[in-house]
Amino acid sequence: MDDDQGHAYLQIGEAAERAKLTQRTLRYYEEKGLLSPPTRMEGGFRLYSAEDIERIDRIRQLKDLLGFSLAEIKEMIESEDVRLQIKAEWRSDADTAEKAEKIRRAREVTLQQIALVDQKMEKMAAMRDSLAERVQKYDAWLLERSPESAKT
Amino acid sequence: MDDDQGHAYLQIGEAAERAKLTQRTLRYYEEKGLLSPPTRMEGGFRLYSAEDIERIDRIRQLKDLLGFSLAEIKEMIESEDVRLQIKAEWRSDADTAEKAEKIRRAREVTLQQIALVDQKMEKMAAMRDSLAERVQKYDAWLLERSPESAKT
DNA sequence: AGAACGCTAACGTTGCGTTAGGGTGT
DNA sequence: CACACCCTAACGCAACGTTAGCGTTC
Repeated sequence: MDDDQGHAYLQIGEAAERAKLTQRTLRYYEEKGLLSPPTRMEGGFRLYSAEDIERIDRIRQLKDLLGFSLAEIKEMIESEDVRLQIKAEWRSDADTAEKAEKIRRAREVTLQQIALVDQKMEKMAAMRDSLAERVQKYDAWLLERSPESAKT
Repeated sequence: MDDDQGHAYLQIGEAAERAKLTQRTLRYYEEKGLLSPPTRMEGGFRLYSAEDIERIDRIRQLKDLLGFSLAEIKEMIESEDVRLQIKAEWRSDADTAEKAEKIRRAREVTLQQIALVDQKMEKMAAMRDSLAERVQKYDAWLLERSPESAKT
């Protein structure tokens, strides 16, 4: 029991496994500027923080579920980063107006993402229905022409 | 009023427009064997039938909504084609058992697609929720620190 | 010290986008 | 014959997959 329990940083292997992506993909995202260069060990091994993992997961969601390109995702994540910037950057409350404007833009982006999610879900529901219909037709065929239907 | 009303065949331009794909994509799918070579005019122009259009649309659904690769889609469509083959091919009812087996496989494939649709919809619902939460946070920030919130 | 893991090129693949150069339809 | 539409290469690009050759961690 002499190990740092719950090691807060992950090497690329575990990080990739958790995010269901490959190591290559993580390095590629870093190369393209979607991921800020993670901290490294002395030997050069990448170490991903919990925030990094979250960010990676959001990227995957935007890509897999909504189908955005990496370029689009990069823009979205940048406007999203405003929150983090503001949290970190208490450098006086001087330009509150600017910050508010950025927040409003981030809000807009998020609302559009919600709208897209809704559209996609409608399409998927429709697809589900037609697939279910298709199964009905198969079942009908099997019942009508083949009496060994005690399967699956 | 001397034109063949409701021209049953579409040239590639209209076909692409209806399917929300490009002409290049349709030719590519044909090249990759996802679409059987459509009939042509004397000059070589492709003519797509209503069935072709349906098939194209199914390919797009499987790709855009479920994220399958073209290779996977090709397999699925092939097992799906059994229905059409059987409809066309009344060449005696000899091998009903074989046909039944193929139908059962097509049924299985369809059931798995339904399962995938359900999984994806769950994930999208979860994403929708977290996006909505995010909007709440933006709103809270704006209300607290900036009183010009009579927007959008 | 060796198995497991990571690193950087660098080339290969998928799924199209985009001209280029020329034929077809009305 | 003009104009929109189609054809086939052929090259380009995004988003990774896949070795290859070599260092790091435990």
